[in-house]
Amino acid sequence: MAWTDERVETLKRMWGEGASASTIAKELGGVTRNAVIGKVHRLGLSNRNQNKEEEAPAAAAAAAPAAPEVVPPAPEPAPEPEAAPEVAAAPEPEEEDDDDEPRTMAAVPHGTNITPLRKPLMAGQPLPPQPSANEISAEALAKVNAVEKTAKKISLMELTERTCKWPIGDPATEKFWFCGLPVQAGKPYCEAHVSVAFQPMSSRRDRRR
DNA sequence: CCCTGATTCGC
DNA sequence: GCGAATCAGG
Repeated sequence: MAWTDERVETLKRMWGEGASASTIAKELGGVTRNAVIGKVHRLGLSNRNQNKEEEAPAAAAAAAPAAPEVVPPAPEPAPEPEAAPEVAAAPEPEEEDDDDEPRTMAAVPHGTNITPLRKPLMAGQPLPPQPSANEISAEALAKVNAVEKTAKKISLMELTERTCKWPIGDPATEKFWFCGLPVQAGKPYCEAHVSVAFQPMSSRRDRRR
């Protein structure tokens, strides 16, 4: 398989969207993730963290590089499905998964029936992949609902390092189990639950006080 | 063991 | 330029 213009374009787009090399490789077909990674490097878009130059820290240290953080317009008042916040039974095996990146846990309890968000479905309009919303996407929630139906419903004892540890149901009742689907990377949850459990990046910066 | 990207180096 | 093999990490 050759890197045609079209394929390169797909590669660029997906990589820009944050897709992993293996995912892109599967999408393209005929190439391995190594090929994708190699191409990514050759294209010079390895990571978006390209330090232009190593500057001496002594010079203009005070030159604060104004964060190019484009504040996404968040007109939605964050429909927070409130529910039993007292269940603090965080399933934590003996594994200490220390995350370095500052992520924030979403305030979405498990097992709660998610309030269906408004989904402006426009017929015939394949909404383009627009990564904007910093709140939990309706798709993610819908996915979780679907996942929890098809979850493996494993017990606490059946949890392993690569089973989703997302609790479903009420721990105080018999109707309680864990998702059990295969986890993604080093995360404690499957992909669907990861997308709900973690906020992608900057959520809100209310540091005004 | 599963996955991730990064790098090397023969082709 | 390409990508398998390898490396380094979660």
